[in-house]
Amino acid sequence: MSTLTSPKGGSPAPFPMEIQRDSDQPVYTQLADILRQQILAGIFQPGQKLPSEAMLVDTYNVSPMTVRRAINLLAAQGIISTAHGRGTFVKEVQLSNAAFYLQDLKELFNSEGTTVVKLIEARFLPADERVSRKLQIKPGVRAIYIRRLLTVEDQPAFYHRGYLIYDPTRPVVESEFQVTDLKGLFRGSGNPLIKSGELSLEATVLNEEEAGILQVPLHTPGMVLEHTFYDFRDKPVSWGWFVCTNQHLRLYTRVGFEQTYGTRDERIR
Amino acid sequence: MSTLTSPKGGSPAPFPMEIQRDSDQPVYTQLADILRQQILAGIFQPGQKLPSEAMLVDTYNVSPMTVRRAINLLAAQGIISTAHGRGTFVKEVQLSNAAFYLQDLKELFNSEGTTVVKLIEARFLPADERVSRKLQIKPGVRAIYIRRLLTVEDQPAFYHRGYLIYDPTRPVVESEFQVTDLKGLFRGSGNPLIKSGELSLEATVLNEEEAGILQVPLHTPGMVLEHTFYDFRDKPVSWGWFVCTNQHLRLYTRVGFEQTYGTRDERIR
DNA sequence: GCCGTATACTTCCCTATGGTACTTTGTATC
DNA sequence: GATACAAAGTACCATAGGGAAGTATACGGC
Repeated sequence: MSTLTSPKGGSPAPFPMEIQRDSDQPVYTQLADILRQQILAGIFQPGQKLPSEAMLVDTYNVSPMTVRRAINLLAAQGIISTAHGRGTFVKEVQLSNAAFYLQDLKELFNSEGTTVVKLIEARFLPADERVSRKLQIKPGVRAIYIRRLLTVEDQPAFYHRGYLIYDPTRPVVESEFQVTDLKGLFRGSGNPLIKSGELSLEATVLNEEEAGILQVPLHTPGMVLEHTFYDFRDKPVSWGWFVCTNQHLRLYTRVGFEQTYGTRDERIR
Repeated sequence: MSTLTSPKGGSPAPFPMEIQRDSDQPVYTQLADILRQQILAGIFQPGQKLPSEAMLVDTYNVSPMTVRRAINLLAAQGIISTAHGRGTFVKEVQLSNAAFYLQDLKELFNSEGTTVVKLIEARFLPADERVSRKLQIKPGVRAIYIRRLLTVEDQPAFYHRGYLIYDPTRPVVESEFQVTDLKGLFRGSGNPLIKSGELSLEATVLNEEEAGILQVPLHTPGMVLEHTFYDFRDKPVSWGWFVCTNQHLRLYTRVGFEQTYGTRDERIR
């Protein structure tokens, strides 16, 4: 019956405030959009209670299940929170639930052609105490030590060093070192499937070697991204770290209520 | 009928492989757990196709809607992906969908007593070019400049500098500077509700002032967390940045298939 | 005035069913 | 042999309804 936009049509972003049954967008996302929009507009403010599900069922003439899906979607997006038996409430913005995504790296590797992985060095190396601990192999057992330089448009961007598990029962294929995709970077010999991985990110100052390879001044501030990957038997397959300057890795994110979300459930974040 | 664990009961973590109707855990999370467990065990490997939804309905004797919820849950967790008309598939581990959470900061602020916010300085300051741009006010307009030190167990941890919008129509209350909680940190005078914020994180090297306040050597590597917050009219209310050493801020995360997840939908991550 | 109980309201779960739209595959036609 | 069409299989959507369990509120008895 009513929309937020003026009937004259002078508004820049017309937003329907009722369910459109002939739309190709699902009803539950439409409802979620409507509620989000109302929160955005300040109609429902943080801490306040939203209409009950039964109420929403009545006002929008949809089934309870559809309302639930919309509520769940918004809850998963961190916009609202539900309390069993009490009601649904608008969440307050919290700095702590901010998250930084490594999407930059993905874009880096997806841009075909511009990003090149150059192999600097690859050789067998008996595991010292540190490597044996990280890769869970006995000290002295041979591992593959590998150094790579990732360049973006011929500019050095990431310096990667790592140790890969060497499987003596399988021959090391030349192509294993010539990987240009992300997933291949972390597999040892035998190319096991990776089940999980641990990552940590901390600040650093580039030492002489790193600064030389990345062609930046000594003591340039940078980040170290350390990684350990495990196969499906939970055995480590690789351990290593990327070094880069913040010219190529600056993490960026947003918190709070966003305007644009995907229509699909998975599009959380 | 059958479980993954041996009937003798020697397994350390018995995991039921069928739906238990008398359990307090919802059916759809049980089903999701079962499927995740099978993926974890390598029964369904990355790239492979999962049984169709109709098939799961038959084998587990649950309704299609319940299967859908389980599938959606796993998809939201990034474990599987669905393709309309083709099927659902186990996803490969991708480094790019790793996310670093600022949970550390949250725990920092939740630990009452141990974390103290000390006010170093607070005064009015006419906006220069940079501040006027960030806060979207005219140059020369007075803003509140504020410097704070966050200590953890009497040790300096975070050095915060920022500019807050000053609302001349409202008096500045003394208590606004004495805030010790996170949300209060970023509000200007008039305490508007915050709708959204932008954050960025990059590496730095501590300068003389920062190193002195945080009591670390000069040129210590550190992180800068810059933030801008907006109110419900999308006007900036604050802009500032935290500086800290990686002793207090080391981001850590995991990628891939995890064992433990919360039972609730919201527990994505 | 205080405590236990009943009641209403709330979120949350699951079922059963029907339908839509996309994708692959098999089949008949040309 | 290639193309058009039909059919099967698939993920998705929405409905209507019944029920369980938590929470606040009103009411009675003491």
